[in-house]
Amino acid sequence: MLQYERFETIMQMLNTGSSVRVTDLSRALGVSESTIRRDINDLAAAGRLRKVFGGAVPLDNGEAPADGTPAFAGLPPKHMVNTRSLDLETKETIQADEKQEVAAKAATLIEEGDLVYIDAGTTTGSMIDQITCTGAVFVTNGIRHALRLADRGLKSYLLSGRVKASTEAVIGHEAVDSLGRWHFTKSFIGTDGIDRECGLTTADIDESMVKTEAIRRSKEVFVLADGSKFGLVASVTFAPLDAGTVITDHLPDPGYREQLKLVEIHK
Amino acid sequence: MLQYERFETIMQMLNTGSSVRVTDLSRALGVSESTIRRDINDLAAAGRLRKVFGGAVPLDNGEAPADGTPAFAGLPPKHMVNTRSLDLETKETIQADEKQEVAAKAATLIEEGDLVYIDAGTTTGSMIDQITCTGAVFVTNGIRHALRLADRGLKSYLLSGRVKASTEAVIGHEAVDSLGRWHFTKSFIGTDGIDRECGLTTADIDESMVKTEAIRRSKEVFVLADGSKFGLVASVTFAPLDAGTVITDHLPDPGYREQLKLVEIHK
DNA sequence: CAAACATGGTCAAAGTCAATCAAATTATTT
DNA sequence: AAATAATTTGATTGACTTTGACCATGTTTG
Repeated sequence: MLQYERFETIMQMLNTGSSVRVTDLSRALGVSESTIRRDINDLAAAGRLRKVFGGAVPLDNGEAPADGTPAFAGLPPKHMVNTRSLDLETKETIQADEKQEVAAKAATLIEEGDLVYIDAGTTTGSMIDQITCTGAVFVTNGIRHALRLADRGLKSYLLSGRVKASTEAVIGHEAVDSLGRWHFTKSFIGTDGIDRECGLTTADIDESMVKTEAIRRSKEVFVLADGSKFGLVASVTFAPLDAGTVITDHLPDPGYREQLKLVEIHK
Repeated sequence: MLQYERFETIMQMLNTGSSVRVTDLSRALGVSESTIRRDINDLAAAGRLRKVFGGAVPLDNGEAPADGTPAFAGLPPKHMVNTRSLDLETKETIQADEKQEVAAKAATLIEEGDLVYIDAGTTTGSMIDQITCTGAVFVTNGIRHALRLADRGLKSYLLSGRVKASTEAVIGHEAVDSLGRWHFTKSFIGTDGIDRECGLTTADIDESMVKTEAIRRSKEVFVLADGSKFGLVASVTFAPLDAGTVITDHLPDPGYREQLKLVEIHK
């Protein structure tokens, strides 16, 4: 195992847990305690962690090191993230600004007393931080979404069902069933593609079932789609074009204007 | 457990409660009273808390509101510990090693073909990383648990219901309802307290309902409890002592041996 | 006052540390 | 391709730190 890999692993363990011990690391990485000690010393010298007797702990946030001390080349970058969730993290940066705008607009539509369904997905996820209305109830199939909603002190419910790791969503027929008791006033749905012929499409059949049912059970439906989604078609159609009001930052083809209920954001 | 972690935990407890006792800390952290005394002395020397006879209080601007907090006025059993208010990260560091051992043992009990329920909680959470059996199906009410299970490529299902932010669990009667379809071969339940009189207890009534129902729907039940849980009583009893097999690292009082189905871990 | 409890000091045992050195690995030169 | 240099690693060492048990002393409570 390369030194760099150990550095990565140690930092990752510190990010997720709150401390690491020399003994545990030695066992976990299959190297001697001497080596772990050296690693911890290096990382501490580079200002990436705090050495304590028996192991190491993450830096207190105020303890951030001066950036001008890159004493050790070959350390993983500071903004290193959990590699496991990299897929989703990467996805979140794609068209981030546009998604943000669309999400911000959508968030303003939530009113006191609403029962809101928020679909799993990155665009709908951005909504959560921008919700100001505290008097609504939220239902979602996005696992991260549920955590963030609850964290913000909003009343939130999660659907049951199979967990899909890559999108961190709850999906499948069980999720559809557990939608059965709800009647939403508003639902906010993400989409992988909007196309004149194929309607609203997504990549996963199990996710599409949940979207379709949520739309069916909702009085008002909003589809969140940044401009890049127009003209794209994914494997499964979950609703026709006119199933809801589309919120977008940019309409590449004016021809859609006649077929869509539309909220366009003008900067 | 690292000294540093104890420091953090003690300060955390002081921030959320108004005082801590040497006896309780010793019990909660699983170290001797000598050690706690030393810790308190160190923290006091560092000017981070105020030492008082029997424990410590925060050194906030307004003088500490002495003993006799109303929460403990109503004659709860002597050893009652209030871990409810601790955030999840702190909770995770308490007795971390012991939990790990208990969790490791529990993980070995899962076999091919099992339908396993994993209760939300930190001890049960440690199980997940140690599960080797890939041929089982997992159901949980722990939101992080579900993500980690799925991340590890294990087939996992999440219950529906209200999301409780502080424990990152799905709870309430809806969660109980969504247990309705399942019949588990094995379930792994965490507990806040094990007491001869009060049985298995937990701090939250809505969490207790879920635990009770999961136990009812399970052929085999395993209760995960590190040694520090014995003799503790939390607000709500969710099952009698003999509801399942208790897995523990250490039995402080041999008297329990006659009342429990027991798996004891010997190092 | 007496019983119960809390405290700090001492000690032995266990755990952790940095320094050192030889073996193994990797990089560079010949 | 072989030889050499540089680096990394694991084992060992003695010094140091932390820990839990014990106990004489001090404090609280009824």
